[in-house]
Amino acid sequence: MRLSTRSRYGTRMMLDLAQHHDKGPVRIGEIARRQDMPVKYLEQLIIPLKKGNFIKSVRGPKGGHMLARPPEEITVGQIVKTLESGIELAGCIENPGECERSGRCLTRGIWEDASKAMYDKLNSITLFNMLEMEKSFKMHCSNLGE
Amino acid sequence: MRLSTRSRYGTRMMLDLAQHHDKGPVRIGEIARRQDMPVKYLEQLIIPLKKGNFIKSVRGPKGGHMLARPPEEITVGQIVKTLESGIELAGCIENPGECERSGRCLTRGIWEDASKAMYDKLNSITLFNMLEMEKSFKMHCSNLGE
DNA sequence: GTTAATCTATAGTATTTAAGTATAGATTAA
DNA sequence: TTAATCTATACTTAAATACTATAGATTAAC
Repeated sequence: MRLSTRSRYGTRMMLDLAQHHDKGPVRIGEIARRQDMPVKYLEQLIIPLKKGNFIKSVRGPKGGHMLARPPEEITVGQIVKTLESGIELAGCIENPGECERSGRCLTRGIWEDASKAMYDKLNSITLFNMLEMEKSFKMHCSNLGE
Repeated sequence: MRLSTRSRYGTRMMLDLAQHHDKGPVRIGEIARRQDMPVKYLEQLIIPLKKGNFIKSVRGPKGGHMLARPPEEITVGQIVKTLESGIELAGCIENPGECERSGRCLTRGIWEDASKAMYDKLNSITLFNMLEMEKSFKMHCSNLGE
């Protein structure tokens, strides 16, 4: 039960954009280098994130990408939901028709509840929250002399 | 982010065993027929569930399988944890060494928290709870004249 | 003590999905 | 006009999942 690399790379890319929010467009190549993720793969992830209005882009030289909304208005849950192919723990949650048992299946309700618990947690965390976490992490390390 | 069929079939098998708890050994073929799941696949799932002391078996004719503990002492979380290959949302939660970033990775903590939220939910549900849900579901249907 | 019904163990295959790569094209600042 | 960037789509490879097959061990019933 792993998240796909799409979600994980996508979240790291969005966090990178948040770290450079309001500093002009960021080239995809920079993000890829900083985060050690393949350029071509990130290019694919950007498409749905643009459709979902999380990223806006500028073409041509000096172009790049930016958050389409402030970091406090974007949650990790939204990013994962956008990039993950199926967002629930079982296919029958999204498409009850795919299993004729779904109307009377006890386990189905369990997977639904567990999916919800996970997404509630992910939706409670914004990119802004993560920037704050980063700040306090760095402060902690400097206190330790690291 | 789907659960594997292992977890889903395994949970349905355990629920079937709970429904026949204290009525002697249940043949794997019966479960497979009732639940419409392949015999050979279930045979594989039984092995780790026996190791985890959730199932005990009797060999030979008239043999079969039973819950090794009462339904109120077995949670869905335990079943899923036993059958799922990797139980966390990211590999780096179980093996921090697999990624050199793990010590300073902000997203890693997020996946850890979300995994926990999901497992807390799954661990809060016992097979006994599910038998109760079944009872009230049936009562509801008979009230509707179904 | 033979038989047949059951579980046990391991190995093999086939399908699907995920991850990553390649190519060609569109846009635009300089 | 050029070169730097994003955009779109198609392809390839690798890994995991789901399932199947074969051979063997155990034991109740006769």
